[in-house]
Amino acid sequence: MARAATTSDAFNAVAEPQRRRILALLKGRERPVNELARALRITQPRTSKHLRVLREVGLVRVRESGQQRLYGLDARGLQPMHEWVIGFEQYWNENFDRLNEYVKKLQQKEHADGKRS
Amino acid sequence: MARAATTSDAFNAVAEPQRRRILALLKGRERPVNELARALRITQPRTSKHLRVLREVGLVRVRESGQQRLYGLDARGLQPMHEWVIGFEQYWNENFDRLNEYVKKLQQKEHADGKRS
DNA sequence: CAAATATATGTCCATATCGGCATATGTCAA
DNA sequence: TTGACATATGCCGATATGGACATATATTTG
Repeated sequence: MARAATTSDAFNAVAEPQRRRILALLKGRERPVNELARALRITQPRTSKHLRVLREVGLVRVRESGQQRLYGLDARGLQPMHEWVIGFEQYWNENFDRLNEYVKKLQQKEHADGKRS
Repeated sequence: MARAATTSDAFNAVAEPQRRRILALLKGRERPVNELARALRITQPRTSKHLRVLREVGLVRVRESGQQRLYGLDARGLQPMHEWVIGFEQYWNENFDRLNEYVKKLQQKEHADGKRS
């Protein structure tokens, strides 16, 4: 084994800048492959391959429409990432010691009930 | 060019499962390399290399302590990821049309002021 | 059916990993 | 200084990846 397959989870799929750009372009509306390729200024084959990865991890879904295939965003697959990151939120507020104090004060306030400020 | 260097940004650094495990272990307290290696059940060299990547993208910092080096979490580097993901939050609630309606209702409520439930 | 258009795939290349192992470097203790 | 312990690196092998190019597949049109 060399490295986890990129195709295995959202974390890897999204580690690729181009794929992030694709997802961004799909916010709100569906788009055909060529349109994405043009927007990203990369070749169509490359675009198709990135889309394939995104499809395999379930971040996008395809819909046939005549001779084109419309790709749409399926952001549900990003929830795990969201939850994972959220798990670190308290730590990037650098001094969460101060945060704890703040919480304690709030609790005391609730009990004692003081004036406004 | 083959692929973006893993060492370039948090997205890539965090795409590696082992590195995510390391970050999780560093929540709250610092730890020396060997302790991490044991906890993860991977070799010390491997652990050092993952730590190096994490260090290079700024997700951990080191502190010398006698003959050991204590690694600590520096979650600030995860904020960009958090913001990126948040940008998709409205889309994974599948029909955010309904969400919009909900928001509108809340606003109306604020004006009209209704009963509890 | 043939031509045009839209996509998906296969192949080749260069490179970046991940992992293991041996070893260099650095620190502390006797 | 020597030895024990902690950690960082270098090198090798196997593999996955991104990109380019050619081409297969599918759909619409004439």
